[in-house]
Amino acid sequence: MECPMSGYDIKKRVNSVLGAATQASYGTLYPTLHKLLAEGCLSVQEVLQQGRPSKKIYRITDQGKRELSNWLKQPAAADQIRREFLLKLYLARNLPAHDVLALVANRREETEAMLTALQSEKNGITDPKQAWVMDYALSVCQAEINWLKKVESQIPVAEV
Amino acid sequence: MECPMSGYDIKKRVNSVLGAATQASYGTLYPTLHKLLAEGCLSVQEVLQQGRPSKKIYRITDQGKRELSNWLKQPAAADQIRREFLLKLYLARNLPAHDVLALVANRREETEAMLTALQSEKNGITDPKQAWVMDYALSVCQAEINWLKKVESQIPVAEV
DNA sequence: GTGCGCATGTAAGAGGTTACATGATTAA
DNA sequence: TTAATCATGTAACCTCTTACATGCGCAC
Repeated sequence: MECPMSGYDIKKRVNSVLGAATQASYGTLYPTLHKLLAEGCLSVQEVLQQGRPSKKIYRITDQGKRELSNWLKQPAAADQIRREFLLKLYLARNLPAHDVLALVANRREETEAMLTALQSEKNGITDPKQAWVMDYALSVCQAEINWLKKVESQIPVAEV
Repeated sequence: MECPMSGYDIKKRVNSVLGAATQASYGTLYPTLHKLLAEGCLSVQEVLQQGRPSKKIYRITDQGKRELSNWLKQPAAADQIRREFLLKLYLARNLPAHDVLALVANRREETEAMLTALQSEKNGITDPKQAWVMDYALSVCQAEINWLKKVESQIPVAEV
């Protein structure tokens, strides 16, 4: 919908700005592209390049736009989520407090690094829909950092 | 780890306080319980009840605790996420602005309802690890609401 | 008397990831 | 020379959801 793209391009786009919404691997991406092409939702144009593999540029057809529009009108499915870190924290019931603290502090550092990465990535963005998605990722990231700090402060650190 | 439970109990627990971390369906839950039992990580005790189906109470064994502890020590896998709403918002490129606004406003109402539900659910909780998970869900929820309000304010509403 | 809560489970299928295969160019 | 980027694709596998099957008690 955004613009004609190859499978490779789509994966890059999804793994960068759309990372907060979903992820894509070639194992799903290419077969899906083939299927949508067979259904008439996409058209292809092969582009030969020098010094590089040729690429297949996919473009959405009018039928594709109609079906996308139909899909957009239907209510979105509930978010599907698996946060292994949260699960581990919950299950860490007989772990010594300082191990739990290490777990949480480590997660905070990772999340802070991700926040920085997202902020620098947001700089290059002008498209408003892309900016919205980035803002979403940023605010969720920031909320998690605040929560992690609060959790850290609540872990009882015993003096030996 | 928390306490001995039946599969039915685990599902309720996961679907309430652990909803922000993962979800469970019987189709995965029961076979997994059988597998862990066969591996020696769990023990069972069947409890007959009057007027109700008998239940199987599973209890973690020492071996189970050792394996859980091993798993806890390994770094958590990255969060896996599928947010269909975010995807739809991103793809809603040729939708009229007022339709986009309706989409976003509707999502905000849903999220506000979820926040209220989470808040009332948090009242009954005394276990600190449960409280942490609930706090996580609450702050992410609140962050999303703030973001949705910001997005709403950025949608250009044309006067007819 | 209808539906919900309790409580167990299975089978089919949908959906996804990982690992593999190929191969040229370019930057460290 | 080693690794990353570009670019396509398949096959095996794992995992999870959905739908079904069963059946009692209780509240509306």
